[in-house]
Amino acid sequence: MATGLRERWRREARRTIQERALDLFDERGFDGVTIEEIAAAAEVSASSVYRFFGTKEGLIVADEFDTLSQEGLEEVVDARDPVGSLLRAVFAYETPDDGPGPWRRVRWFFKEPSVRMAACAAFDRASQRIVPLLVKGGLSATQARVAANALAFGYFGALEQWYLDGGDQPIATYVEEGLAPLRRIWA
Amino acid sequence: MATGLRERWRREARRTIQERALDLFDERGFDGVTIEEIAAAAEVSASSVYRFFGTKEGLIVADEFDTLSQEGLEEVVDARDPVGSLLRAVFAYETPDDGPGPWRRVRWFFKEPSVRMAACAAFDRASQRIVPLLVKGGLSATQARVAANALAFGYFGALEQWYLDGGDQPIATYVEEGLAPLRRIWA
DNA sequence: GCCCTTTCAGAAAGTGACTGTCTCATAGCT
DNA sequence: AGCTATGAGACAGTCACTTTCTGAAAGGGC
Repeated sequence: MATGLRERWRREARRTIQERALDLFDERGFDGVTIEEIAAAAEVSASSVYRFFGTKEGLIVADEFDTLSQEGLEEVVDARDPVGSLLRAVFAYETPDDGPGPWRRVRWFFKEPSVRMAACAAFDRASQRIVPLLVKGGLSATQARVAANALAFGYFGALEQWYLDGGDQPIATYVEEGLAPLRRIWA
Repeated sequence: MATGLRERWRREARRTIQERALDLFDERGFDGVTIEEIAAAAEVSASSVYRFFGTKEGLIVADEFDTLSQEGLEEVVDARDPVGSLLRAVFAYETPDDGPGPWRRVRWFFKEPSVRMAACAAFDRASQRIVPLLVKGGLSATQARVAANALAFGYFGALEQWYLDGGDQPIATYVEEGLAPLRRIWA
C-alpha cells in the first residue's frame, strides 16, 4: 500500500531503538543505561525515544495490546468463551517462531520492579478494554470487571510461572493449565 | 510496652503527613502538589516523606498489605476457601466505621493513572505473598499463581466498580457479587 | 544524674526521567 | 518546482527520588 517513506523510516527506527535498548540492558542492566545512551546507540534523539515509547519501561513492555484497535479486539475475543479466546490468541501471537521469542523482553517483566509495574499497568489497560465485551455478553458490570481482571492477570501469572521455569516451554502450556479452572466458569 | 517517645512521634508524623497530603491533593490535584509542599505543610523535611512513604503514590496507596506479616497473613487466609477469607477480611478491615472511610484515598486509585499503577503493584505484591499458601493448599505452582492473581485483581475490579458507582455502598457487597463465580472453583 | 552508643531527622547536592517549546528539514502533494 | 504539513532534533526546565553527611536526641548502663 505504498506505506510512504516516512512511515517506513518510523517502523525501522522503532525497531532499532528497541533492539539497541535491549542490547544495552542485557549488557549493563536496566538502571545502568540512560535514555540518552539508548538514543545515541540508536542514532536518534532522546525525544524520539519518548515519542515512540513514552517511558523507559515502555521500551520493554511496548504494549502490543494498546495498538490493537477495539474492533480487532472484538473479533478476537469471544464473550462466550473468553478463556478460549485468550488461548487462541496466545497460540497465534506468542509463538511466531521468527523473532527472537518473547524471552528477551519478558524476562525483564520479572527482573526489574519498575518494568513489572509497567507490565501490570498494561495488563490492567487490556483488562479494561475487555470489560465492555463481557458486559455485552451478559455479565453484570461487577462480574465483568472481576472476570476481565482474572483473565488478564491470570495470564500474567501463567507468564510468570513460565519465566520462573526457565522460559523454555511453550507459554500456551502454562496458560492452558493455569486458566483451566477459570474456563469452567465462563465457557 | 511503653512504645517509646520516638515511636509515638513517628506514628503521629506519618498520620499528619498523609492527611496534609490528601488535603493538598483534594485542593490542587495530585500533579499540582510537590513533595516539598507536602513536607512543608506537615512541618517535616522532604526526606522524611520519602522515608515514610517511599514514593509520592505511596502517600495514597500506603500499602497496608506490605506491613502485614507473613504469619498474620497465614492466619487470615484459608487456602481451602481463599475467596471466603478475602470476604471476611474485607468485612473486618474495610469497614472500620471510625476513620474517614476508604473513599478519600481509594478515589485516587482510579482518578490518577500513576496512583492506579502503584495500586496495581501493591495488589501484585499481595498476590505474590498468597501464592505459597495456595501451593501448600494443594494447587500446582501455575494454578496457584493464576488463582492468587484472580483473587487479588478480582478484588481490585470489584473495588473499581464500587468507585464507579459512587462509593456509597459497602465494598463487601461488590466483592461478594463479583467474586461469587470464583468461589465456586476454589471452595 | 552522667556518658556512650545508636538511631534517625534534616540539609544539601546531585541524577536522570520526563515535558514542554521552538526551529528546521523534508516527505508528500499540487 | 514550489508549498505545506508533519515530525525529528535541540534545549531548557521541572521534579521525583537518591545519596551522603551532620547534628540532635532517645534509650540504656553505671
